[in-house]
Amino acid sequence: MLVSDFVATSGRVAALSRRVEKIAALAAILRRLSPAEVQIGVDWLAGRLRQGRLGLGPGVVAEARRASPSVAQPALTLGDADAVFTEIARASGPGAAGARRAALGGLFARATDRERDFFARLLAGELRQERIEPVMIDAVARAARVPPTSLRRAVMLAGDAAEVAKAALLEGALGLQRFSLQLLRPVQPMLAQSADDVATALSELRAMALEWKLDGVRVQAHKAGDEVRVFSRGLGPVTKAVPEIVEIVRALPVRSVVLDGEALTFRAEGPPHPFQVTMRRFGRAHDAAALRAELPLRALFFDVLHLDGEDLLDRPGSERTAALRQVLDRSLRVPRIELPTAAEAEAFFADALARGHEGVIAKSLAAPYEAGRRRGSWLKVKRARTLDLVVLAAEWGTGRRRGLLSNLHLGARDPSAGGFVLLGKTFKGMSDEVLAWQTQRLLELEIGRDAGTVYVRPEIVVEVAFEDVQASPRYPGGVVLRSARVRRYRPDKAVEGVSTMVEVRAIHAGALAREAAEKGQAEGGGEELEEDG
DNA sequence: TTCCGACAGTGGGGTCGCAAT
DNA sequence: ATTGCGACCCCACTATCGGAA
Repeated sequence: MLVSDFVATSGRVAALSRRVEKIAALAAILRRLSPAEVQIGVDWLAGRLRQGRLGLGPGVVAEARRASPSVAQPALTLGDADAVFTEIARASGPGAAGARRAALGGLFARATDRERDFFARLLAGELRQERIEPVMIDAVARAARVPPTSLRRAVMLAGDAAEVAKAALLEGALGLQRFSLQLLRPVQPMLAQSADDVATALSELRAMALEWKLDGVRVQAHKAGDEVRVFSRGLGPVTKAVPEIVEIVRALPVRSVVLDGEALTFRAEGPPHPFQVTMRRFGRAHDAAALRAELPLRALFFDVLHLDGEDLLDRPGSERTAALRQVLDRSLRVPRIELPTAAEAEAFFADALARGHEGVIAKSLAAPYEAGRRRGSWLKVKRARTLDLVVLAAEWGTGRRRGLLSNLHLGARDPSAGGFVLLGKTFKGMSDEVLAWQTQRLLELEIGRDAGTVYVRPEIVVEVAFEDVQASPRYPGGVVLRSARVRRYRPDKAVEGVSTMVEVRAIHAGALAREAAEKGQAEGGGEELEEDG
């Protein structure tokens, strides 16, 4: 198939708004692909390249556009372009950037304008915007004449829609049977929705358990015989970065197992390191041995998806936990209580925070492992802190926020210096209405601007929610807010009432956490609330 | 007809590795 | 050596649309 035909048809699909029409149109394209083109086409339709990310940013693409004129007569096939992408993906070492530029330039020299636009968006990942994946699944099911439900399940287990689509299109329903959970191949992890507080979580789930929410990196560990592989939340391979986890899982007295958990590092005194410290262990190819001694990584697991030949995905949460207890020692499991009373739940939450963790996750005892979905059967509850901060500047938004001042620069008062200290930025929490209002209001207060940023007189106060204060090498005060978002504007509040750096540093020092711990100690006499109901 | 779940869009913070400077 | 960029980790919130109720 010619790229130009493909682009034209997929463009028509994107323009359709009705789901059923999209499905029919996509199915029509899929039927026209030759067996060799199926995987290429399915990936492109989903906005991906089967070669993965190519490391070509918008600058390189723009350069390729300028380097040569486009052609008028389309001649490129899917296979031609795919071969170039493979060549680009293979380039490495010194001079690789030049080779990639040359290869892309060669491709663009043979492409029409529309094809260039398509490639540019494909390389930038922009084609993913079209919410194509769920539609694609239905389209593939239709083109391959297999039931959509069995296709959806296969995609969930394979974690790779293109491969499943290829199997369905070329082999039909029989091809789909391969995609039961496969050892050493990652499954989309189950995700949690947010809940405001523990009481809400309790009322939304009937029979439930609570677990600590740890601030680390999600890991899915597979063991098949002596072979162990570990994957991240995005299904990336992280086996090399986590040797101590590999050793522990390999030594488990089971033939095969798939575990879901969180990996993090701890300080000598007990509490966990901040997330950014744990992240040092997750460089892609670095030598973990050197870091291992000074920054040992621990995994705490909370779920088991497969055990000795049996898939447990569809079993209720309580059964999976029972299986987990069979396999893992307590020190390898995330602390958990089942069927807590309201008071027990609150105490468990407070204890988790006092120990330096993010909060808790409430889990239905009945729910299966819903891979890849963010559903109500897992609810995370975290502590939200707030400060009143002043707006120092704002950046122009992009996309649907073009023409609006979107990203706010937030400052705290610094009484000692007599000014304001930049504490972070946020674009979260504003409705379209607020966005329009703040654009107008901030422009009234403008005192200068540079590329993309409008600086304003520090007069507007905004209540900001955030997760924590973390150390920052970049920010002037040495600290930055993590996950800041606007709660509401405070027109009633004058700048003199803005939170001070003294408060901010107190939070950063963990003073509040220590207070809470001491309080908890005094009230509950709480020793080792380590788990098990 | 209204309600609700899923998801895209909009970027925030960080770390590493790699290539260019 | 330093700098800049891209790939990935973590993150929250709003708007919107199709399907469920």
